[in-house]
Amino acid sequence: MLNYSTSEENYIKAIFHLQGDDAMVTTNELARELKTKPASITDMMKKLKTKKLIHYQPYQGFRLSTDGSKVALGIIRRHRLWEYFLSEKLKFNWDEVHEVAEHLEHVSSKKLIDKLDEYLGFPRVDPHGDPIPDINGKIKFSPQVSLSESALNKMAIVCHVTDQSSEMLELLNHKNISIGTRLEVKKKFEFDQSLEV
Amino acid sequence: MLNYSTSEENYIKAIFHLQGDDAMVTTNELARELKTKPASITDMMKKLKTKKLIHYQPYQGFRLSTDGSKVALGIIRRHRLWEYFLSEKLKFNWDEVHEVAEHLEHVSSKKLIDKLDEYLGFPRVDPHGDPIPDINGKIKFSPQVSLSESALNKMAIVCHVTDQSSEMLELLNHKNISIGTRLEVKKKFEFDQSLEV
DNA sequence: AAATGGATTTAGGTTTGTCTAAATTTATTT
DNA sequence: AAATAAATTTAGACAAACCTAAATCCATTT
Repeated sequence: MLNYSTSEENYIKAIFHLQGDDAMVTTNELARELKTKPASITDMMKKLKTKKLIHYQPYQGFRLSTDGSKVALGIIRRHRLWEYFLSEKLKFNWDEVHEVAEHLEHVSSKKLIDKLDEYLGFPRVDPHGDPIPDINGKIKFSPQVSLSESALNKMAIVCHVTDQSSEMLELLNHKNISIGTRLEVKKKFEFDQSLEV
Repeated sequence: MLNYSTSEENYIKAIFHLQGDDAMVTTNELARELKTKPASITDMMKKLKTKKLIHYQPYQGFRLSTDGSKVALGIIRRHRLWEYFLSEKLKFNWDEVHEVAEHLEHVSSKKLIDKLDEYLGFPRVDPHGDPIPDINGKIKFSPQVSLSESALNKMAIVCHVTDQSSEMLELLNHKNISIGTRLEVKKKFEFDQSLEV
């Protein structure tokens, strides 16, 4: 497995997160996500194309190739294992792990990550409830229901938090809601989509 | 505390290791150490001088300033804590930790390192027996005698290995010599400086 | 079908960290 | 003290990753 620069890895990861099951990712979308200018995206897309990590036709958008997806899953595996380590072992707050993991994820020693995985006991999900790819890049999904779609007055266990803005994470922290918390949707307010739980 | 690039950090660390208590470090020495060309050294020395991390007069060599030494001790603290972690927790072989730590040391979150330190139980020395600077950058030295200067037939405990080439580390591994091993110098061969222990 | 406007790419510039080759300084040797 | 050799610095180039501003493409709208 070849090594990629921190920059390349950040682009690959961002494409992975933006591309759904079918949609193309556009230059502007990616520029917004990475807080760079569209021209920088085009430069990097040319490079990633020559490395066969993406499919890309000028003006048409892009998607990760099979190779690109493998690389992305490797990065995500590293990121989430470090998040788990920071949270579980170093007792970082739930809402602080992401930023540090952003840096640790680029240390790309396979042996390091596989031994870390073993040390942590092969965790399935990170502190946000996101699944951690295994040593072969396989992800195990478990069925999830979004809280706003959950039936009224039915118990549910929080297993995932989508919005990772520090505002949201702080709010949840304040309300003592974390992965594993049992909740029940009491009331839905249509006018602002807020919920009482 | 400001942040420095990986490159800057590697230069600072190398100067720290090369400068003894009094001697100046020369351009060629540093180039050899970092496997770069002398011209690159001069470029970086100019930059580190404007950042007040080194004392430097063209053609006269350089030394770390007080600020530079603080930065160096911070990097060394990170490096050695990671080495300890890799060896103690992830069960890396003694001779494999250095390379991975070279990368981890550049992740410069103070909170990360201080929490790691706490998690590890505030270790005093890394797997090579080198002292780990504490949270304030202070190093505790313990008195040491080099094996070749040790008296004949006197018991000694290995607490430090100076030569960190992979050849030497593999040799020691093979002979089952590591930090904490009790040794006795049986015989000294003058013709090639080798020892029977 | 032409025109408009937004998205995208191209062209050319900047910074960081490297290099080679040439110039310069310092140290040594006669 | 002059000559030479070695170390060091300067000058100029290059790649990576970014930028701004100017073209270009494409999807509409009229």
